[in-house]
Amino acid sequence: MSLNTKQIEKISKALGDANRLRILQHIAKKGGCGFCSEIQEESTLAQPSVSHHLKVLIEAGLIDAEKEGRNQKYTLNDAVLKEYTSAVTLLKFV
Amino acid sequence: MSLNTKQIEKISKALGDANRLRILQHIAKKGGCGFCSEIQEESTLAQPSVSHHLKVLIEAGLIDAEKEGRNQKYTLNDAVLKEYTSAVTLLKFV
DNA sequence: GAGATATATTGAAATATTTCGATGTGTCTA
DNA sequence: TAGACACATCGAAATATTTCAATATATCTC
Repeated sequence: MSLNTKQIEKISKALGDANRLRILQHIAKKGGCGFCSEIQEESTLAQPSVSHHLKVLIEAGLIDAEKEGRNQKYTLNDAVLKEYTSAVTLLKFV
Repeated sequence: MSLNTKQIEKISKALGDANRLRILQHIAKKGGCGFCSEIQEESTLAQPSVSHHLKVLIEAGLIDAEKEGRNQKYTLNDAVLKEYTSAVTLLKFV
């Protein structure tokens, strides 16, 4: 499964924000899996803003969300990230 | 020389537009080096818009500009592109 | 030097994104 | 089941980006 231009654009946009980069870094540091509450603690943003950024990352396919009771668990989607970087490196997509 | 968060953000933003992705692809296809007039021909955008997108790519460091008479030559900056993709793959930057 | 050509800049309108307070929804605990 | 907790959604304001017509600048040709 390879990414098309629209998807590359969407992922790039998702990566084009310092808050979202920090969120991804946090999840990566936690071994590819983090909780919403942790992310909010590390952030200076209000709760709805964090929620918005997480949604952008989900819609780009960079993270997956899973419910655990009343908490939300986020998992890094390594496959998408790798496909993105290799497509961008070669600038090969349609 | 490794990229910091601000630079990753800027490069991601530059990549977050289908027109600019097409421009980069065009330059890559031409062996890493393309002219403004070619880029305009391939594009449906007006001339100032193309000029704007090229500027965004230059400011992100993804391409370099060089004057050749009254034409403008753009060269892909492979080093920056590679640093970007490897930083993003590992999510390692400060 | 005058006119043509290639590209950049300016300024303004249209559109998209970011942010947050208020509020909604689902889940847990007592 | 009532209240607390975690998170999502809505709606609006602030800000940023995209786009283009008009215009400026630099270079080439005659």
